[in-house]
Amino acid sequence: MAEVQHSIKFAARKSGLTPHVIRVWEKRYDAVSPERTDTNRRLYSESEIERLGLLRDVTQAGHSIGQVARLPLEKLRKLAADSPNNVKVEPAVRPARKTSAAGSFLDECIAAVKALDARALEDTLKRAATALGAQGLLQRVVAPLAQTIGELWRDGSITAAHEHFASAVIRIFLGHAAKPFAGTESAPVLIVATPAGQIHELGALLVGAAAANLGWHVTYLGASLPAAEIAGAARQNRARAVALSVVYPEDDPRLEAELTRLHESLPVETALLVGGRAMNSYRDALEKVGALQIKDLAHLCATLDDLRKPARKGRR
Amino acid sequence: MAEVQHSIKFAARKSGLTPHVIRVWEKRYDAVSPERTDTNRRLYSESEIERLGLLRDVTQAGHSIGQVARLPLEKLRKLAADSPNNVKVEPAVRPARKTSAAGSFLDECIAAVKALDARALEDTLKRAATALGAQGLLQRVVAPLAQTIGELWRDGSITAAHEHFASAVIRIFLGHAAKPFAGTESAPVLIVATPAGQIHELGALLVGAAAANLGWHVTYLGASLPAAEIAGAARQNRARAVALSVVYPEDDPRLEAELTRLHESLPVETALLVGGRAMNSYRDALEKVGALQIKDLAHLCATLDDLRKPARKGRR
DNA sequence: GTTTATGTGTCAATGTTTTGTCTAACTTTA
DNA sequence: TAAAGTTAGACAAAACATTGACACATAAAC
Repeated sequence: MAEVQHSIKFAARKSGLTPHVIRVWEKRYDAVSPERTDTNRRLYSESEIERLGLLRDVTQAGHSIGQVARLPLEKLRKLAADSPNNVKVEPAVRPARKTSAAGSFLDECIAAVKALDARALEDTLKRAATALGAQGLLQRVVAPLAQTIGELWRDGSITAAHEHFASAVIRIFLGHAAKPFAGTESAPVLIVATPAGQIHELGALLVGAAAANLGWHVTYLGASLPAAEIAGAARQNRARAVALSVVYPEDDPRLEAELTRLHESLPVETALLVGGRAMNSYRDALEKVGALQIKDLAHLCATLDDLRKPARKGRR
Repeated sequence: MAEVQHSIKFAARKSGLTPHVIRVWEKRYDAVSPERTDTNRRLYSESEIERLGLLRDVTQAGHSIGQVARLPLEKLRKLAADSPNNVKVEPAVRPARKTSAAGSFLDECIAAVKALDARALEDTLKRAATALGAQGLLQRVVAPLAQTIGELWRDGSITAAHEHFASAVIRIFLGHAAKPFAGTESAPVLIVATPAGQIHELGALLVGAAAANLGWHVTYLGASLPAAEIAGAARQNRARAVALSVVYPEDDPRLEAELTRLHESLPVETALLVGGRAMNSYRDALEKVGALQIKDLAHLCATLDDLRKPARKGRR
């Protein structure tokens, strides 16, 4: 019955312990007694590896290794089953994005998107950036472009591939362009995200880039995050404000609950900004939680400037 | 049974090993016993190549080659089936990647992710890039980082917010880092995406960056795209290859259909590369559509180099 | 309330084994 | 002739083992 035996390295991976700890447990507590090769390497059987994993579980659950190390496998299993150690997995995250717009560089951008030509698109964006400045780029090219792409996609003129492609390029471009401004250490922190269920992140990206331009320290969390996560990040970073983009879907009943939960778990001194195409559909909920409703990019800039100076307290 | 026999080079490509290692495993451990030509060249059968691939998998999973080299094919399959999902409930403490500089970069990155500190994360990545080079950065920092984040997240050590945050920062960084290389107009085109239902795009980003480094013209389409869209983009750009990353979920029944559809609508001269953590779960489907199964970044680089030169040459 | 003891994980130093890679010289293939 | 394959030997980086020590808790004793 020459079963396969395993190295200490493998035993460590499988059990979740370090080789170090496995040796020490063997030496001090006789937790396991692996065979040895001719050259003195340890060889672990399947059951010994299971044993090590169980030992890890029960110690993690609070038992001291010295007390449990010599228990038979059976009792260990029972102990481990007792200690609630279940992991939950599985969030439903969906990627996808779109938006749209129109302009002069706009046409070039749209042509580049249709041709799936990353270089041309980036090149145009870059030229637009130098011609219009960072702020103008966002307001007059990127925002309209995002909107146009969304429209073209909805009416079938372009495919999802084009839309994804454009998102990817714009995403990188904005991240790149906004970086130089992410300078000062003392800058107020803005958390940018999209609430759970909201799958379009281009708007959030725009907000992030605009805020970075204005000297904010932006922590960008991406799309479809539960309220608890957003609040946790805000607290961890002592954020002065949280900005959410709400674009699609327009009629998600869970969103109201999410907003309420977010409002409750957010520190009072943290402002909540919400904007995006679907904002109006949720107006009641937004009113209720005292969110600042952002109509467009210019409005966003004004609001951010307003929040920036006074370390003022919750103006809810 | 005059089976077709293959050169060591082919065996190496298919198994993901180097010819060097294959010879040394034969010499030291009798891992395989290929036939020889009259002129002493090695000739490998399909089953020997499968064996080599399995040996690679299980050693990667932590087994020492000396212990497993002589196991029969059957046991190897079992071991390999065991290992991909080897970690059951996992470690707040990783098996301490030792003193290497890459390891410390990794630790810094992980710390930055936990702190939601975008600047620190970017800064560390930047330093790693100059210290290790583009290739080293990808292989020794970004790839392990992506994997570690996945584990920590599954494990509950970090929240979805951290995971999203890290994705956003890495995404931008890679897009930024890979850009300078996207130079030549005549470069072969690689389409990078994630098939419909696959929501993790970090792997795809890695592939894109690595390919751009190797001089490919990368068109990045992002996550969760239907087969028809991918094929359309490939045709529109006359892509030489399409690369897909498959990470999660591991048991999507629709994926097989998607792959088949993609295979059918893709031009014959366009190669299909598939890699990622969940690849093994879909092995049968991948075999059926003749996809090149990419085991890791190094294997990817070798395969891309291989595809780069011969403009025609159907594989297999 | 200190001090002491005990339990536990980690680290350093040193030596051995394992294993991937490299060099050199020669042969075959294209 | 250049590229790739072969053998054999050498090398260096990991991985492993052992011992002894250290850091840091918590609990017990003073």
